[in-house]
Amino acid sequence: MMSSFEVFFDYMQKLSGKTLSEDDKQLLMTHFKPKKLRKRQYFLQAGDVCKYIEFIVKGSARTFTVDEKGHENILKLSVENWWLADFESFYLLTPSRFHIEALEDLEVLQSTNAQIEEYLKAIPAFSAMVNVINQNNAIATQKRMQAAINYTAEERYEELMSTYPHFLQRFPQNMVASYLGLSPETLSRIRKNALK
Amino acid sequence: MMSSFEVFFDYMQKLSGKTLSEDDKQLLMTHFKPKKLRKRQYFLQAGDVCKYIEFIVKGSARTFTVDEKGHENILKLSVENWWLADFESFYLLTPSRFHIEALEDLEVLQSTNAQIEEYLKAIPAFSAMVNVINQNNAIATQKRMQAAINYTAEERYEELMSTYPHFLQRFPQNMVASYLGLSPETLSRIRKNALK
DNA sequence: ACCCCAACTTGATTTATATCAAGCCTACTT
DNA sequence: AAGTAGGCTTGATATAAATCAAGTTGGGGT
Repeated sequence: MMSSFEVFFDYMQKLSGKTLSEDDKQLLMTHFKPKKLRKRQYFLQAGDVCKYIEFIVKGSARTFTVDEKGHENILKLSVENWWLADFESFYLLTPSRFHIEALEDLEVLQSTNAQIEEYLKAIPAFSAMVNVINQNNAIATQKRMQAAINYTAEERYEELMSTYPHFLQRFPQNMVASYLGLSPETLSRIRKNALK
Repeated sequence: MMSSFEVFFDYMQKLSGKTLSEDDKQLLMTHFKPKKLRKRQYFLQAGDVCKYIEFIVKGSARTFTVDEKGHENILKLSVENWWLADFESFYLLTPSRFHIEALEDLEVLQSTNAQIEEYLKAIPAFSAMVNVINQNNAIATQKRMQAAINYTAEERYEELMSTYPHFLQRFPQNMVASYLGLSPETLSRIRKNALK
């Protein structure tokens, strides 16, 4: 069984293609705080400033809004080896419009913006990792953006099935529907049709 | 009248909060190539690999796909001080699914991925600039993503009016409609209603 | 073991938006 | 100056997806 930090170091070295020295690791361990959350616990409430960013070691979470009608809209579903934050609030220190909630028991490593800045300067593997993440992000959001604007419900579903097939096993169908911007009924019908 | 490079240096220093040395400037000028394109000219054709990234000094462009029915879907409208590329193709060197076309006469500074990597290492202001861009990007795409999934046509229009009000003066209405993921007729009707 | 709630399905109806179609205006082209 | 094409509007109709409304199922808590 790997510790949270072992998982994190492993991830960082693989993604960045660089090695972490013992000093690097010590530095990371002094400021990244391991946290555990139970299913249903909230990381962030709408209205609060998102002061922390978390690396997910184990478990999953959702980022969502609640509109005037009490409708929940899921913007993001996050799993292992992803980063968790409302970036708008995190970078600008404005009150968040989002809630972030654990969907499964969650183990994370938590840091602050100021500490991230320090790591960027001090640890080459860290800043290389961030560059790769930003690249991946640019690619992924460009794709999802196009899907959201131009694709039909069915095409968005197919796209999700090919990109993150495990999402549908792992999360309740109504949450996946919300993530796709669909009503639960519509997703149910699409899946029924897709069985052929 | 500022030269392309003056505009670029100015932008980079403002955004990064750092100063460019004369050496930095020389280095940037040796590898960023000034290019001019006339209205309607293509930067990138779907099927080609996007080998270059461009900083827009003057003018505008659109990034779009053409679907089976010959329908054009605009993913991005880009103006001065923005960067232009299909990032998926640019980073992964895969054939692009997009066309990129000048909407107005265009002046850009062009570079390659390999040179960008060099600049990131060699020029502190450059890498600080990229960090700020990535932050802004994360914020903007998070917003636009939520709008695309959760908002009605009218709300998306209002959002655009408050974020980029000049888009509607600058671009033909049918292109703005496509950018919003709407038919030209729907946008026309929304605007009519919004006049009250 | 039972109950109960939450998740999912299925059908009927409504609503938002696309599509089809026609006409109008304005700016180029010749 | 007339002709024409592209962009915009407006109206009628079609369609995708939401909403409303039951009914079914399955798993967790007591």
